[in-house]
Amino acid sequence: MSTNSRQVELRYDPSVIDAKWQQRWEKDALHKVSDATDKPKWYEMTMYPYPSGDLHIGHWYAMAPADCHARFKRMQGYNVLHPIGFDAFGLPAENAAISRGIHPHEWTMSNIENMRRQLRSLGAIYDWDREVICCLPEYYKWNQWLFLKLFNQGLAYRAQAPVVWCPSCQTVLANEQVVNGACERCDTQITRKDLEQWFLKITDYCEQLLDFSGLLEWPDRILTMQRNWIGRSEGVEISFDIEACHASFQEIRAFTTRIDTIFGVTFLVLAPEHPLVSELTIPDRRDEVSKYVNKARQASEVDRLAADKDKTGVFLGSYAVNRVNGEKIPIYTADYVLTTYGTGAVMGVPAHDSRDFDFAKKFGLPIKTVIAPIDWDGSEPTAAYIADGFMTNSLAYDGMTNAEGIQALASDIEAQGWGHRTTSYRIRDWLISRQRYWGTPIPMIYCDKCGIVPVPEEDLPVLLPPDADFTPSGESPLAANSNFVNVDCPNCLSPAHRETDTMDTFFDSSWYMLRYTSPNSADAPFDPTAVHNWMSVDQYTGGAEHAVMHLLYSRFFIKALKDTGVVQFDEPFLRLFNQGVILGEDHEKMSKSRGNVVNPDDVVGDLGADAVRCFLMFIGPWDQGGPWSDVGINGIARWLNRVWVLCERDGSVLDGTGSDDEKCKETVKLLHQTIRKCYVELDKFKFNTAIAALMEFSNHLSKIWSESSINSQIWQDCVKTFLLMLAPIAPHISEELWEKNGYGYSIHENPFPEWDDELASENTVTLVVQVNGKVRDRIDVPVDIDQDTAEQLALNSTKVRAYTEGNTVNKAIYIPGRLVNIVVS
RNA sequence: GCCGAAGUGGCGGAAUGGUAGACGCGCUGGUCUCAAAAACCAGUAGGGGCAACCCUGUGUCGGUUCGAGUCCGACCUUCGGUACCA
Repeated sequence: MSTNSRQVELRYDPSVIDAKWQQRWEKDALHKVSDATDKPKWYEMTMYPYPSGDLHIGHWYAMAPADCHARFKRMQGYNVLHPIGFDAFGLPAENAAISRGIHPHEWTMSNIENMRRQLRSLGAIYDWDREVICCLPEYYKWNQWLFLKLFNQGLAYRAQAPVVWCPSCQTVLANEQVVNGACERCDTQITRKDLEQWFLKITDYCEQLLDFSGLLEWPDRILTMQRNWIGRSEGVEISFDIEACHASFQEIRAFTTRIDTIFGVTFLVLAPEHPLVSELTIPDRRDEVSKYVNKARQASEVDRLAADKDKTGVFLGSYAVNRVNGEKIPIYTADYVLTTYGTGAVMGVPAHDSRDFDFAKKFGLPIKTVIAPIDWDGSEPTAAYIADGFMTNSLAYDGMTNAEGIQALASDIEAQGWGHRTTSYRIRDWLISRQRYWGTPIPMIYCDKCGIVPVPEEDLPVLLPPDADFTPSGESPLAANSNFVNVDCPNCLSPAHRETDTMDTFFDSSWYMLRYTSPNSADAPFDPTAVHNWMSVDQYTGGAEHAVMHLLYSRFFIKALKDTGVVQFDEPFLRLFNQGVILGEDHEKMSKSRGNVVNPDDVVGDLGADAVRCFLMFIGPWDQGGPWSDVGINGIARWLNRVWVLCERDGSVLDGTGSDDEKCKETVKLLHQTIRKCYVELDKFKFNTAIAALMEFSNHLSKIWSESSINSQIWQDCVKTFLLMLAPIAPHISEELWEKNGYGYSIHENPFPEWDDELASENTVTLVVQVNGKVRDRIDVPVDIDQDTAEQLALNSTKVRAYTEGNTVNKAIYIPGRLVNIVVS
C-alpha cells in the first residue's frame, strides 16, 4: 500500500465484500441464463480473449463496461445472454511449447484456469456453464463439420496461389493479416510463395457483404473500412489486339475504371507474372525481360513497396493495337501492375493516371491529353490530370463530358465486341491454411486414386495428435507425424494421407456466437432452436482492430451458412460498439518494455473490483479509451467510500429534525432527473456521464444530510433508488449496502428505477439575458413565463440597462426556458 | 498520397446552435490532530480590479447566425485505417 500512490482509507473491506458476493452469486446460480422465459431476449457479447495467461487491464476495459451494459439490460427486463469463452488456438501456445517445452494444450488450459479466476474477480454476469473453449475437440469437431458443409457447398477449395509467407512464423498468412508489408503478429517482413492452399470463397459474397442494411447500429468507420477492403470498382474490361504478335492469344485484356481515357493510351503494362510476358518478348530483349521478371518475383513485398517512388519496368519489344483508333502501342512489363487485381494488365494513360505518368516520364513515352480541364491551354501537363473535364483528341467523343464519355464508350465497345462492363473487387478469397500445429486439422484426405476426399462426418473429429515436433520447418508439424498422416481412403480403402495444415483461428471465431447459445450440444455444432431464439447478437463489443478480419469473416460465414441451410438469418451482429484503448499513465500504449503496464489483480486487491470498474467507466467516453491513472482511481475509491458512509446511515434519525418542504421537493426532483440521466446515458454506453450524474446526486445527499433538511421517508427512497442505479456499475458494494439496508437479496434481481417526468421537471428556470449575444444577466423566472413578460423582465434588468441606455433596441430573441437576447445598435 | 476520427483549464473530460469548463483528479487555504495521513469545508480557465464587475478564452484563419466548442470553407497538428487496386 505504501509503495504506490493508491491510498484511500476505506471504511469497508472490498476484498471481503467482493469474495462474499461472488461466492454467493455463484452458489445461487444467480447468473445462470435460462433459455425458457417470458422475457424478451437480449444477446450482448464481448469478443472473447486469447488466453495469454494474464488478464491485462485492457481486458478489464473491454469487459467491465460491457458487463455494466449487459446488467443494465437485465434490469430493463430482458433475458440477457452475456457469455464468455476463450480464443484458445493460435501461435503463442506453440511458441511457448518450443521455448519452454510445455505442450500447447497444457499451456493453454493452465492459462485459461488463471484467467477464469481473474475474470471472476470482475464480478460479471457470465454464465460459466456456457463457456466456449475452441481448442477442445468438442468445439473444433464442429469447425471441421462446418468446413465440410462449406466444401460441399463449393465454398472451400484448394488452389495453387502466390501466398503471403511469414518467414518467422513459418506459415502463410491471410491478406488481412499483413500490416504494412509485415506480419501482423510478429512484425516480420513478409515474402511470397507459390503454394497449394485452402481458401474460402468470400469473393462470392462481395455484394452481400457490401449490403449493410441488415445492421442496425455499426460505427461508420468500420463500415467504411469494410467497404474499402472489399474495394468494389465498376469499369470496363477492354481488349487490345495482338494478332500481329502470333502469340497463343489474340488479345490482351485490361481492366479500367476510366474507359473515357481510352484515346490517351500510349502503352500497355503487364504484371511480371502475366502469362503473356514471355511470349510477347522478342528474342533480343529476352535476357533483360527474364532478369527483370525473376527479380520482381523474388523481391519481397516490402522491396516492391519500397520501389514506391521510382517506377521500374522493361519493354518487351512487341506492340498491341488500340482498337478504338488503330494506334500501335508498346507493351511493357512492370511490377507496379499487380497480377492479383483485375486482369493483371493495365492500359497506360499517362495524361490521366499519376502512376502511368511517372512510368511514361521514366521511359520517355508520349503523354496525350484526352480529358481537358475547362481552362486547358493545350500544353503538355506537368502532372496527371485526374479530375473531370471534356473529352478531346477522342474523335467522335470530343466535347462530351468525361462522365458521358464513359457511358458512350462502354456501350460502343460492348457493341463492337471489344470488351464489356464489369466490376472488380480488391478483396481476395480467404486463405485459411496454416502450416502450424495448434489449430483445427483440416478434415481432408488425399488419395492417389480418388483425389481429394473429405473425412466422413462420422469420423469427426480429426483429433490433433498429442505428440508432435513443434519446431517450425515451413511445413505443418503434423506432416512429420506418420500416425496422423497415414490413413485409409474413406472411398477406396487404399493407403492415403491426411491434410496436415490447420485452420486459421479466425475460423473458430466466425461462429462462436452460435455455440454460446447451446455450448454442450453434442451431436450438432449448436441446437437450432437455441440459435433461432438467441440469434442474432443484439450487441457486440470489442476492439476496432478486427474491422476487416474477424468481423468481415464472421459476416461472410453466417451468410455462407445461411446458403447451406444451417442458419436462417444473415447477419451475426446487429449492433457493434468499439471500445477505445486504455493507455499507460504516461499516455503511451501499455507495454512491458515501457514499464507502464497496470496489473488489474494488484488494483483490485487494493481498492476492490467496483473501484476498478467505476474508474474504467469514468475516465471518458468508452469508445475513446484513455490513460490509466493511479491517482485518478483514488477519486473513484473515495467516492465509493462516501457512498458507503452515506448509505450506511440510519435514515430514521431524520424524523423530528424538522424537514424542509422545499428541500424535500428539490431532492425528489433531483432524484428523478438523475434516474432519467443515468438511464439515457447507460443506454448509450456513456458510462462516464452516468457516473457523474450519480456523483452529483450523492453529493446532494451528503449536503442534505448535514442540513437534516429532508424526512426519513424521502431519504430511504433516495438511498434505495441510488443503490439500484449503482447496481450495474458497482455490483458488489451495491449488493452489500442493499443487504445492510434490509432490502433482502439480491439487488440484481430488481428492475432499473423509473423516473417521472412530472417530478423531474423544473418549475423555475434561470433565464440568461444577453445583449448582442453576450451574457449580461441571469434571472429566475417560472418555466411557463410568456414571451412578453420574459422580454420585459430582461429589458428591466439594471445590468441590461447599462447597455441599452442611449442605444436603439432593435429586437429581442426569446428562446423559452433558455434565454433572451437583446439586439441593440 | 488517399480515407476516417479528434484537437476545450495544470490533467481526464462535460456541454439538443443558446450560462464554456458538469463530474473527477491535482493544487491552494481552512477544520480536526502533538504532528501527519485520512476525512470534512472552501477556492481553483487566464488577465485586470478593494469590490460590484470588466476584458480575453474551446488548434489557426475566414464565413453563416441575434448568438458558434457545436454548422460551412481553407489550413495546421495528433491518432487510427490503407497503401502502386488501374
